[in-house]
Amino acid sequence: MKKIEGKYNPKDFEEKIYKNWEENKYFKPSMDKTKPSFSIVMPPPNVTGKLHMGHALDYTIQDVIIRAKRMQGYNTLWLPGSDHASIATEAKVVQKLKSEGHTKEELGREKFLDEAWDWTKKYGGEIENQQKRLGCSCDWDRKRFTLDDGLSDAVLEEFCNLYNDGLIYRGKKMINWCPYCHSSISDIEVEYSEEKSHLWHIRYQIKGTNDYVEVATTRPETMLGDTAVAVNPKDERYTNIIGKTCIVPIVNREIPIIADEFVDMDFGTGNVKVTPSHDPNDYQAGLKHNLEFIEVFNESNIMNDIVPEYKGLTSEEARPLIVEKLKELGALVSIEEYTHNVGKCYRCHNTVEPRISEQWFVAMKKLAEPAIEAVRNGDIKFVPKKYEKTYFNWLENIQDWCISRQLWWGHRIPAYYCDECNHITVAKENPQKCEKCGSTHIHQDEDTLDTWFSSALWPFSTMGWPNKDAEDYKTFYPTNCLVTAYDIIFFWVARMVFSGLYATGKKPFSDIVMHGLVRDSQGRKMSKSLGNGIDPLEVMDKYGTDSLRFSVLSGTTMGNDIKYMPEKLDQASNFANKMWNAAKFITMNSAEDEDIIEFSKNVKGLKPEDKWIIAKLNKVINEVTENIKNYDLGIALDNIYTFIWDEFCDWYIEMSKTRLNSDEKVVVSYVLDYVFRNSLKLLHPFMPFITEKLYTHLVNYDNKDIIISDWPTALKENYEEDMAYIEEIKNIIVQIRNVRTNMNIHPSKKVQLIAVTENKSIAEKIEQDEEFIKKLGFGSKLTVQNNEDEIEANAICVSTGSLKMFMPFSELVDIEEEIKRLKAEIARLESEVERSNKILSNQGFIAKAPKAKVDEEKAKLEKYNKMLEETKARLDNIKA
RNA sequence: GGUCGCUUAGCUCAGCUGGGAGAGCAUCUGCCUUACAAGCAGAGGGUCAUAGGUUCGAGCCCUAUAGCGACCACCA
Repeated sequence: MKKIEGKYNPKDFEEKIYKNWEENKYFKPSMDKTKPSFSIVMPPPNVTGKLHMGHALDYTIQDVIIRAKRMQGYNTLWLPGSDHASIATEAKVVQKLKSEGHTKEELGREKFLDEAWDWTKKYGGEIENQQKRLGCSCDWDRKRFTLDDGLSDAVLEEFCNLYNDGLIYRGKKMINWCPYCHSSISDIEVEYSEEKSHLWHIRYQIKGTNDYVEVATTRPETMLGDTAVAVNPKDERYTNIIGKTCIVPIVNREIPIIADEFVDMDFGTGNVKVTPSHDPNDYQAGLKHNLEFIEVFNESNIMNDIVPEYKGLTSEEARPLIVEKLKELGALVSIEEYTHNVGKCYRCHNTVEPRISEQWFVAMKKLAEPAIEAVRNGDIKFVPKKYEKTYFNWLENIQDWCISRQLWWGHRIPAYYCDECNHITVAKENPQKCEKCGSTHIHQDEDTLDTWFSSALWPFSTMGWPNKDAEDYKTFYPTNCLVTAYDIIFFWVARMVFSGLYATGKKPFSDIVMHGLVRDSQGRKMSKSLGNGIDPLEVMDKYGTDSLRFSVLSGTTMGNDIKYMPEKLDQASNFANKMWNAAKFITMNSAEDEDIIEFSKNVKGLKPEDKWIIAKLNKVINEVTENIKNYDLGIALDNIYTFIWDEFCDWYIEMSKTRLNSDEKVVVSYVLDYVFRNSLKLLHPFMPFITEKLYTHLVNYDNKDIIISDWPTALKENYEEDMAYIEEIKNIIVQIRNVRTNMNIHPSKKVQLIAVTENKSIAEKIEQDEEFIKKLGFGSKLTVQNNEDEIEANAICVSTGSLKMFMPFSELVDIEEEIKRLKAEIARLESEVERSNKILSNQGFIAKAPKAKVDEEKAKLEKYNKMLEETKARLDNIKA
């Protein structure tokens, strides 16, 4: 073993170790055909993104899974990459141009794209280094970008296939328009937030009468585009006016009063003004009732010339003027305080306008069905299961997906319009002429595709699809699991599922592992505007990567949000420090490697404590393996943490100390190394750096790094008897400590220990374990006997029921204190007896509970009764 | 309006198919016991939101209520 020296300081080795892993190409799949493969595609971050806590959690989970699988012998691939993030990136480039006094239109498409590529190259890729810092064991040689040739090819293929199957169409519809991004966005890209505003009540005169209809609106400026007023046909108040017409003030337009079910009789006045060009409901009504569509403002929210005096104003600017005008005309009835939901663009947070526009859509109904079925029949599994409801709910009510964006940075839509016959030719390769009339006067659609269109193909486009013979595609697709946060189930997860099923005929992944969001210590979402974001890089600088990884997983449940708790970082680095020191102890005190290796070939002479810790190790191996398999990473981490700290360090190492200076040195060294090395392996997926560092200091059996070492397997040996024995000894030792603490006995004060048991096997074991029992039990000497005849009457006694330990303190003891202790003990035992009696006297329990449970309870009753009697006797003795 | 979730120690959270409430931090006490004071040994602290129900037995299953949160839809 190589001695560990100095103090735990992650900076000393984390970076070095990562470099070593990379140089040795450990992250690359073995491509060993005899082994099962296991693959994960990394959710691609924005190419110019920076690592935040959400990433740290997401990548840590994936890395844990992939590292465990790698050690378990799979042909393992974790494929990294990044996303071109069309809206976000384009907005930044536009902003940059603006600061230089230019617009993208001035530059033209080609030069703009050059700028965008420059930008991506300049600011992109930073996140890769940060992912490396986090320890991500991805195959960097396979890194992909959504605008790569290969991926762009996949996008074209998918688009054309969908189009040819009639699942992509171009149509004029009301879509969500972001006036700031100057693009359409899809329904799910709109985020609603409550805003305080007003409800303006306006009256329209019914033509030919002195009556009015009163309507209410949150957007008075849209009245200029009103082409009807609607009432509910069941509303008896208004049946008499249906079919009449009324006059829109200011523009003096005569519009019909129509009847439609969509009107809520109970809201407001029960009359609705209908503006088909600027409201989704009104749009539907407009189509249904064949109304006129009048646009009031353009795609930049600028008023047109319906009323010349408002021309050129933004809708916000025009609003007060229009309200003022209505007041003047006596058409404004009242203004009411009102809070309503306003749609905002999820990228730029500006108010989204509903707008009629010609766009490309994916017809969703047919695609959604198999995607629903794949989850319904268990082919694809959500972890945790609760998220499948969110998924179903969305897909079952899905609307067609608007995929065209009025942006340049992205995949340009492969549709070519014929200038002569207007036919649309959709083709992967640039067509030279219109496929219908043969005209060479064709031009490509100016728009690009929604970023999520390409992301949806990520699990297979990165593997070489549409080339079905690509090695990676054949080997690693479908992937095994997808790890991501629940907030992109709609944006990404669902779309990958239906795109995967459609394009490849296979599910893109089997398990969907959903994690929560990382929140600040007050439970708020981390955000730039709040300034409450925690920079994982700073955390890693201060505590090291392992601690960061530990802190986002320990004590968490998959799918639940995580509050960022800095205290966990202390816990983590304390744990790392603990292991560091354990390794220091082991490497300092162990026998020579050759002797240990020799011994390992024929292991013999293990003592109960050795078997005990090995049995405990076996148990934790099974638990951790199972929990990782089920994605219960928080529990798995807790299993290994507790094992290393509470069982291995606090008990086994302590027990081993006296033996390391005896002729048992080699045996103990072997067990220390064996247990610790396997513990490190179990922990490695979670805390890769310190485990790798310490592993290299242990006995060098095969010169392998831990990252590619074999996952531990539990030994089959049955050590139950020795397990039970050691548990008894631990119990006795804990009681001794308790007694001594209660009596304020200084640790330096040792006392004789007399063990009493009738069990010969236990007696023998105790004799063998004399040294460590003495040490941990503060004994001056230890003897074993089968009766308590010659023990002085007021010796303190602790007992497990079958094993007693006497401590003749004589003058040292505070008799009152001991009487108090015995009384408390009696009370405890009495309540135990009472409890058992109560349970056992319940006929229902005897009749219906499993027999093992009943027997267990009977055994307890017997044991506690016996202990109770003995304790009472001792109390009487002492009093006498 | 609909859906889902949460409510467990002072704080942050675990708690697997129902069978004696756990961790970390914080608090208190005693220890520099030669791996570790970033530590060791102990202690205190919980009608598991409330009310019913199912069961021999409920933190866990069912119903209702309250509080909190998220998501979806959206009425001008």
